[in-house]
This record gives sequence, structure tokens and C-alpha cells, in this order.
Amino acid sequence: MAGETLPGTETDDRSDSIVLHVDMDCFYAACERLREPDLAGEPLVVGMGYEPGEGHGAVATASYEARAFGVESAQPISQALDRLPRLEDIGPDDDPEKAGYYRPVDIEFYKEVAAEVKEILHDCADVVREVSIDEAYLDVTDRTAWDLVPAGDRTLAEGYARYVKQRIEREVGVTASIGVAPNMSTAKVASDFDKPDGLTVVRPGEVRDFLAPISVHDVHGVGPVTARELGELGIETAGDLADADAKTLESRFGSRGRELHERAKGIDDRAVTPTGRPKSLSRESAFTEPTTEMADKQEVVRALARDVADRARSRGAMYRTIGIKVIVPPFEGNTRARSLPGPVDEPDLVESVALDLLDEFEDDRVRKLGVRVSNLSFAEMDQSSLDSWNSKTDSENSVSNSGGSDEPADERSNSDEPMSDDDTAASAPKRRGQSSLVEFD
DNA sequence: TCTGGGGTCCTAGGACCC
DNA sequence: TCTGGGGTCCTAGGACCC
Repeated sequence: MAGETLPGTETDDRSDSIVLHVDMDCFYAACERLREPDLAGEPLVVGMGYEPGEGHGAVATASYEARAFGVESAQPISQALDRLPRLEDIGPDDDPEKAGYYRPVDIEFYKEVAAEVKEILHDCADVVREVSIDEAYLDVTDRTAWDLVPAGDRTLAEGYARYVKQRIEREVGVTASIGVAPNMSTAKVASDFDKPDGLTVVRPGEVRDFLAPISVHDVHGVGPVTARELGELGIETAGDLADADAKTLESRFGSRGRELHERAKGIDDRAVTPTGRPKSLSRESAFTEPTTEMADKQEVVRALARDVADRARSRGAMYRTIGIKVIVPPFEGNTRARSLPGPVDEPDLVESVALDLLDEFEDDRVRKLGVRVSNLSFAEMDQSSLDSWNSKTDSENSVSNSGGSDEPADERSNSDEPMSDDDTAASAPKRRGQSSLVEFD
């Protein structure tokens, strides 16, 4: 039989993996400061809807200086302005030290900066899973080791992570926090442990002790609902969760319960896999004021449908399911969807199906509408054409295509992609809807 | 925290098939 | 046709993440 089964007591040889979780610090704000260095050290809020008369919108990223005033990610912009007025808006008697700078989300620019960071990440690891514009997992097992450096008590892995961190800062000019651990979920918690500009290393033997004092709120996959329910069971920390009865958790939370239990114990044998293709594409938009006007709703749905269809086409995606989302006050969501016999790329159909589904909500007051295509399939495109739509026009993440399909086979890591044969963003993106990825951190 | 936008995954019920 | 079980697909909703 094949060797390799011999020595370890562990059955799973992933337990000595080295995973980095790289999490950019206040990424949008950092990007703004890159092109506007005077913003350094100032309270800075990046978001939408802060201009007088705009009224609705939310904070995408607040710098730490702004957070000191109580401004937080995802906060309604009105609340942010209450806590930290814009410098432009304060009166002569107000203290300018208690006001801040606001900038609109400019996702295209952030993607450019992110692309520079990713280039470094791909250079530093064989497998990179990009989670979002500002976050990625790296499997660096083959690039470094858990061994201690010769005359010290630090690991080689720590040195390697420091090297990645420094390259990002030196070559791009923004900072990242990095968590190093034997698995993804622990690395994730570790990167969060010492933000900003942090580096936290959790060695294989230390995982459980490291996690134990962490609040369940900070366990990946635990949101407000689960945290509350766990609280009712007397489970407040990851340690409590790790010690909890597996059966109880599973009966109460289903398969997620088991997963959370494992995570809390520091067990996570998922391999770091490259970013896959998207499963759905959607676009949504909120009304300034909830409306019952069918004509208004239809107009919005038409625009969203066109946008989504454009985006699907530029990504080479065909869709089999078309759906809408209708949010009615206070904040109740409704979804409707229709599947087609086979995958299509037909913008007119997206529009007509979406409008059709909207009819059911003719009489409802509507706060927000969305259009979505899912059940995606991708025409075979060779990597170079993927890269070219990636680097020009239509706005999409240069992020998500780096993975092949699901087959692990195809190594494409060698040839540094022909990315740069980019023929100048020729056709101007017509009306690129300000997509706005929020960055929480 | 009265609430912006773009995603993922899971569950549960019903239809339908064998 | 009163009646068991397994599988798959579809829709809707919910929790969560960034």
C-alpha cells in the first residue's frame, strides 16, 4: 500500500496545515487615504447617502478615528452624521475637532488597489481563496513551517506572515491584519484578534486555549439570532460552546450546530480552495420613501433587470432562474422566482419575468426591490478571455474568477496570467450602478 | 442601530416520479 | 385504488457574512 499512513497519531494530515487569513484594515478608508494623504489620522467615513438631500444610505467603512465617535460599519448614514457631523456642515461656533470627513464609495478604485494586494497574495501562496474585496485565505503549508526559528521562540510561519504583511504595506501602501493558524476558522478569528495592523499566530497545540475566551459573537457563523439562542443555553464563549453537548447543539441548530461546535473546538478540516464561480448575481435598490406606485416599482425593476442581465453577460454567465425580492415596511422580505427549462442569456426575458413576478405586489407599499439571476452556468471560456473581461469595463471583481470550476486538477498558477495585455478599458461602462460592498471589520 | 447592497448556505414543504 | 418509501427538483424564507 501507499506509504504515508505511518507516523502521525492524527488521522487527518491537515492538522499541520498553515493557513493565513489576510484581512485589510478599514480597506475603503485606507484606499481613500492612498489618493488623499491629508486624510491620514482624520476621522473618515466612507459611505453613501450623506450628501444633503440624499438621506438614505449606510456607512461602508469608518476609520478608527471615526469609530471613536460611535460611527460603525453598516450604520444608517443619518446616525453617523449625528455622531460625527461633516466638517463642511458645522457652524463657526462648533468644534472642528468633533467633525469628520465623508467620502462616497468608489468601488472601482478600491478594486484596483485590491488587485495589487491580490497579486502579492498569489505570489505568496499556492492556493488563495478570496472571500471579498478585502479578505483572503492563503494556504502556505508548502511555503513555510511550524518549526521554530533557530535561536528563538517564534515560528517560521510567523516570519512568513510578517513578510506578506510587509510586502502589502510597502508595495501597496495599505495595512492588513493577519491571522496564522492550522485551519481557516481559527485563522479568521486570529486576524480579528489584533486589528488594525495585527499579526496573531496560533500554533497547532494552542488552538483550543486561544479560542476558549472568545465571545460566541466573534465565532464565524454566529450572528445575533444564534448568539441569543446560545445565551439562553448559558453559552457565552467559544469555550462554553466547545464544552457544550453535541447532541443538544445539533438538535437545536441542526447541521450548523455541529459545525459551530467543531469550530469552537478549533476543528476545521476544510481545505483552502480557490475562489469559485458565482452562484447568483443580483442587484437591488431602495426607495427614498416606500411607495405603492406600480409605475415606479416597474421602472426600478426594469433598470435592475437590465443591470443584472448586462452583468451576467459580461461575466459569461447563463441563468436558469430569474427572481425578484420585495422588501415591505418595516423590513419584511419576500422573494419570488421562476425557473426556465434551460439556461439562457436573454436580457428581455429577465425583464419580462421580473415584471411578471412583481405583479403580485401591485398593492403593496414597497421599500426596496431586487432582481436576481441564479442557477448559473458558464459557457466555456478560456482563461485569457476571462482575464480580459476581468480587467476592463464592467466593474466586476477581478476577484472571483481566479478559481477554475470545481475540479482541483487544472493548475494554472504558473504562467503569470496575461492580465496586462489589457486593451485600455475601451467601451466605457455605461451606467455602472454603484455597487457597494460593505466592508465590516 | 428603523435598515444600503451583494452574496452564500441551509431548511422545509410540495410536486412529481418510480 | 386510503396508501409505503426513496429520490429529485423547485420555491420561499431565514441566518449569516462582508
